[in-house]
Parts: sequence; structure tokens; C-alpha cells
Amino acid sequence: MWLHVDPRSAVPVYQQVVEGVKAAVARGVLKPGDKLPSVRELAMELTINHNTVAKAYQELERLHVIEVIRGRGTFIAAEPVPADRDHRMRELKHAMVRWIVEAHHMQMDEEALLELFRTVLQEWRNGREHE
Amino acid sequence: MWLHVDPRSAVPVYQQVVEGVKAAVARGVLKPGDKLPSVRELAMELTINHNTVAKAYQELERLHVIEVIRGRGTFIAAEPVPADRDHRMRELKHAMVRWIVEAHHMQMDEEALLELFRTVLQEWRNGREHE
Amino acid sequence: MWLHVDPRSAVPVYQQVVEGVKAAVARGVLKPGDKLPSVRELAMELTINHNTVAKAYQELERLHVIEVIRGRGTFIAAEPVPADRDHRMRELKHAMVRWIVEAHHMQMDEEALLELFRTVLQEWRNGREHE
Amino acid sequence: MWLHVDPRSAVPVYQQVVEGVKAAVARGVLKPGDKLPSVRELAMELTINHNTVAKAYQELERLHVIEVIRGRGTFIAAEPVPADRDHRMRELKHAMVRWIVEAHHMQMDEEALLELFRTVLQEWRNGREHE
DNA sequence: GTGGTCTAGACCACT
DNA sequence: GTGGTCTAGACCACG
Repeated sequence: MWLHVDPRSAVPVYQQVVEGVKAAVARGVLKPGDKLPSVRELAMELTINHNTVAKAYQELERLHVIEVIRGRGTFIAAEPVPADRDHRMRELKHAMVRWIVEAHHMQMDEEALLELFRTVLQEWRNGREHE
Repeated sequence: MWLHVDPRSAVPVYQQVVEGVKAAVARGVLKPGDKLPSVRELAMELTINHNTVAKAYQELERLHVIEVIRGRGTFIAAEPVPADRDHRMRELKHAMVRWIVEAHHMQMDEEALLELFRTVLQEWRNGREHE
Repeated sequence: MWLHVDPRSAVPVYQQVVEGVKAAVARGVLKPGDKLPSVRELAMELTINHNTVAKAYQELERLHVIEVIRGRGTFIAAEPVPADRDHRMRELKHAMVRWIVEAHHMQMDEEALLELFRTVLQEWRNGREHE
Repeated sequence: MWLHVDPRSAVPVYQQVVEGVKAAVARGVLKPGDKLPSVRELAMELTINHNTVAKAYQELERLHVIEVIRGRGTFIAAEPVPADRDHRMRELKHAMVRWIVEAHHMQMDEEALLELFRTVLQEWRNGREHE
């Protein structure tokens, strides 16, 4: 299964589903046109409520990651053109600054941080190829 | 003032205070031994509830960023010893993977992402020097 | 073809068919007495389920836009007598109020809204002449 | 009360709440900074479930119509700058075309339609002054 | 007291 | 069978 959820995590379950699907798309596990499990199937599989899955799917549709076709199912969207690019870019930068500060408090060099990022990037790229 | 707070924001106010103090320390605005405003002073200054500031201070003490000395006040800790280094390192990596996924959904190249990170790192360093 | 349907769309497919036929009649593409494709033909052409087309035809008959003659086929009605004129008039007014509210939230002047309506009306009229 | 809801309507209750608040803002009944009833208060008043109100509030926040401040309440946003102006403009035009077609089927002249719109606009303007 | 999230179970419209 | 909506009731984090 390409999706896992931790009910005891601080981050909301529906958001974990959203991020999980986005990650699967980014990793190439899910490709444009692929059919997602139905709301109830996925809910069963993750042993969570179907409303929670539905909320996640609605959020994903709003983000243009998936497309919902009534009575047919939900599918990975063809071309996820990001609408509010500026907004998301700003958020991404803020997230980065937050972690630069955090790294500082972990006695971590900036050079080491950059190096770590390169490593993570490399690992991710490798993991992606092995799909 | 080295601290600002936005009551309209998805991130909790007390957490904004925590991050603000950590950022000030990382940027060198606050140095070991420096005295922080009292809970009530800071609450007044930021026009937020003093319970909120108290909660932030408790969190900061738990993180060994500050030290509370009864009857004397609260101070920036001498040596910010990172307690749960492994845990935080794991979180840092997860955050990085999230960036990669997010960048992917913004049609952003991995090389561009790395470049962005370098830029943000550079900007932060500059801001730090100008303090 | 005078009819197109978008399966990915918030508005139900059968309703898109209904509106499409009504639009064709209003634009003069379909005239009283014109024969419509059979349920199965149209379904084939639009690559949608024939139940969906059947539902649309039923709705159109209810609205006196078309007439279904057993064993002969379905035709554009001679005189589209508006049955529930009051009801539809009320809905029309409500829709207009919704436009005004929406325009207001888009920081749009009332004069600009009126101008926009005039433009849309003009464009539609032009499109109609070119059929 | 500036808000009413019809549970038997085809349009979802939560959306009726969304439109009701937007209308109240457009009419000037609710002004920037005004406090909205709490989720549970409004739910009680409209005799609907609090989750339904919560969903409406979340949608309104997404539209920048209101601002939610945790533990304090929800307020009308200061400056409702519309983000996806193009998208909404396109939708507005489509709605207009739909009703032009509809008016045609009601045997209504285009000139009469324009005149009706002017009237509705005038009525709305008057109703607004009487608040 | 505020909104946010989740579960459970139900009904509905659409295909 | 598909997703969308709603109710009922519960728990949690925040201020």
C-alpha cells in the first residue's frame, strides 16, 4: 500500500491522506489518469471514517491534484497547474527559515544543513527510481 | 521589538512566540544570559493573553532555550543542549521531503529547489549580520 | 456538433445536456419540429451513458422544450409554452441578486456589473447571428 | 435575523449559509470587524448541526470573507481581496449566459431582460440603503 | 467558550 | 457503486 496513516499523530488524519497522495504523485507511484480507491474503500483500508477520506479528497480536488467524476470515481489530475503559486512559494520559504532556525538550535552548521538537504534530495531521487 | 505575533494565523500564538524567541537566539539578537521580559510585560507588549506567554515560556524551558529562575526572571540558557537530537533530526528530514513533494507539485525542478534553499540560507545569513 | 459535455465538471452531465439543448434552441440552431438524435445515438456521440441522455430528455419534455412521440422520435416542441413562469421569474431574480452579491465581493462596481451584463448579452447575440 | 436557511432546498445548507453571509456583507448588514455568532450559536439558531456551520465558516475563510481567530471567534475580514478573480469572472459570465438562454425560453425579450436586471439592481440598492 | 477534527450512521443524486 | 451532505455526539487544542 502506498499510503499509511498514524491516528495518534498531531497532524490531522485527513491532512496525512492529502500529503500521502501528493507524495505518491510526486514519487510517480500515482500517475495522471490513475484511479484512486473509492472513499469507502480507502476508509476501510486505513481503518478510518469515510468522511475523513472524503474531506481529504475534497481538499485534493481544490488543489487540482485529483479530479472527481460523479458516480465514476476519483482520478489523478492530468496537469496539476498550481493556481496560487506565489502564496505557496512564500509558505515554502517560511518553512525553510523555520528549519534553518531549528538547525541552529541543534548546533548544526549551515554548511552541514545544506549538505543534509543535498543528501535527502539524492535519497529521494533514488527511491523514486526504484518504484 | 524583536518579536511580532499575528493573531490571525493558522499557527497558534504561543507557538509563534516560541519560534520568535528561537529565531532571535539563532540570529544572535538574544545571547546567553540575556534577560527576557516578564510574562506579563511581554503579554502587554504583544497585546496577547499572559497565559499564552506563560505557555510559550514553559515550552522554551522544556527545550532548554531559556532558564526560569524563581524570583529573578527568565534568561537565555547558557548552552542550548539539544536533548532529543535524533528525534529532531528525523523531523528535519521529513520536513525536507515535504518541501521536495511540494516543489514537485509546483512544477519546480529539484535543481531549482536546491537553488532556492541556497538563496533562503543566504538571505537569512545576511539578515543576521545586519543585526 | 451543437452539443458538448464535460464529464469533469461540478454540474451533472444530464443537466449539461438539458442546458445544451435549451441553448441550441435559444440560439436558433434547433428550430421547432427539428428531430433530435435518438437517446442511444446521442449517448454514443457524447460517449456518455444512455441512461444519462434519457434522463435529460425526460427533463426537457417536462419543460415543454421537446416532444417525445412514441415510435417516431423526439422533436423540438412547436411552441415552448412556459409553464411555471412565475416560479422561473423568481429564480431569475434570485440569480441576479446572487450576481450582485458576487460582484460586490469581487470589488466590482454596480455600474461595471451592468456594463458586463450588456457585454455578455451583446456577445451572445453576435454568436447567435453567426450560426 | 439576517440569515435564513431552507433545509428542503436542493442547494446544500452549508452553501446557503455561505451565500447568506456574503449577501449580508454585500448589503452592509455585516461590516469588517463585526463578530459572527459562534459555530454552535448559529447552529442552534438555524436548527442545523454545528458541523454544517463549521463547514460554511471554513469555506468563507477560504474565500477571505471572514477571519477565524482561535478561541476568540470569527469576524468579517477587513479587506476581502479576491484571489482568483479571473476564475470567478468566468463563472459569473457563464451564469449570465445560462440565464439569457433561460429567459429566451420564457419568451422574454433581451431588452426586457436588461430592463429587469436594471430594476433588480435598483431594488437591491434601495434595500441596502434602508439597512 | 472558541473552532477543528473524528466517528458512526444515514440519505441523496448521479452514472 | 460513486461522491456529497447532514446529523449526532464526542474529544482536543487554543486563549
